[in-house]
Amino acid sequence: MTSQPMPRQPTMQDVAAQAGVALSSVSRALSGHPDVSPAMRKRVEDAAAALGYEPDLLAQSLRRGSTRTVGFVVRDISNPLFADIAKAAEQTLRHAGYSMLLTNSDGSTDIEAENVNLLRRRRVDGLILSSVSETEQRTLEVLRSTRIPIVLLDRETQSVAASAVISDHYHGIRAAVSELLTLGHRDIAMVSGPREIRPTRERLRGLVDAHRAAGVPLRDDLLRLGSFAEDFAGRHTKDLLALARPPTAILAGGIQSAVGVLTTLAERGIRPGEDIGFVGVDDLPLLRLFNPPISVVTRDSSRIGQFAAQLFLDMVAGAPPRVEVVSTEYVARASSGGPVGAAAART
DNA sequence: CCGCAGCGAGATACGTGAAT
DNA sequence: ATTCACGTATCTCGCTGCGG
Repeated sequence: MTSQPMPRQPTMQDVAAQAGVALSSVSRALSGHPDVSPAMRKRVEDAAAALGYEPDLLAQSLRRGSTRTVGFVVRDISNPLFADIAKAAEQTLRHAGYSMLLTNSDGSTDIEAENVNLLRRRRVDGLILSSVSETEQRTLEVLRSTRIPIVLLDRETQSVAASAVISDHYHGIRAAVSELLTLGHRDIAMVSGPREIRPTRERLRGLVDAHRAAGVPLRDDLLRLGSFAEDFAGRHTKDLLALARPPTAILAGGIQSAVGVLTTLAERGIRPGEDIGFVGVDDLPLLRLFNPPISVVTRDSSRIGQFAAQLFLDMVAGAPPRVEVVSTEYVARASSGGPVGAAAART
């Protein structure tokens, strides 16, 4: 049996030999350099086509010192919001000639620090980061040690020179809570992520200010801030419902939080909008199946992804870091009501 | 243990011959 | 004399593997 040698991928050298021209001419002809005659360009292109030549991206990266790759570090890949953001960012980056590498931190600062470092070592040209924490030193150290453009999603850190896409959580939540208060709710719970990150701080600020503006005292024991995880939300919803004076409305600050709260309510046969007021943060297609329909504080996730990619591209082009703000909108539906609302409406 | 060649693409300095 | 379109030679990147 005669073993055929593995056919090697054609290189620039092969194209040059095939076309009978110099290596540098192949390089110029294929990379759009102006000093190339139409005849030479055609000759090189024909040779490349005949050989099925494709540039070696690894070698290109080696030579250019750039991989045309952007790392996207996601806190939780199972969150549909991030799917939308990543999709939009990838589209924008792809049009600009970049590929995106996606990693999932699973809510762990350890994994996140590892992922960020791995992407750095892979020589990505930039990082888009939805960080687990704003204070995790190991991640911050890696970010500080790299010179590539960094775009943070909904995070603020003075210690890192980065661009950021932030969402105006404050106004959306404030509008939602104001309406709950107007409907007669006095015991409003909020289940959301840890206070160490900006979205939670802003949501809390909106909640506090809405209470202050309405002259209604805020019940601290109804604030359940610690994790965006579904089981955290579920556990605390059970706990809230068991209180001597349970909440009349629950605000779920995050998609997974909403799933956790709604699942627990469903298990107890408690209907949002009829037995208890409910507002979700960030929309989820399945929420539309609820009856009465679920109120939400929404934001344009595609815009967030586009902004993130654009901020990276601008920094690559030499622009200084800057911040883009995406607005949130309270979409009032029937689930904001509940028994308190009905009672208040009757008086 | 150290130095060095080699991998592939591409940038660049510099040379050449022809056209303008 | 200058410009164009090409060629040659050399260097670079980060890392591996070899020989001394």
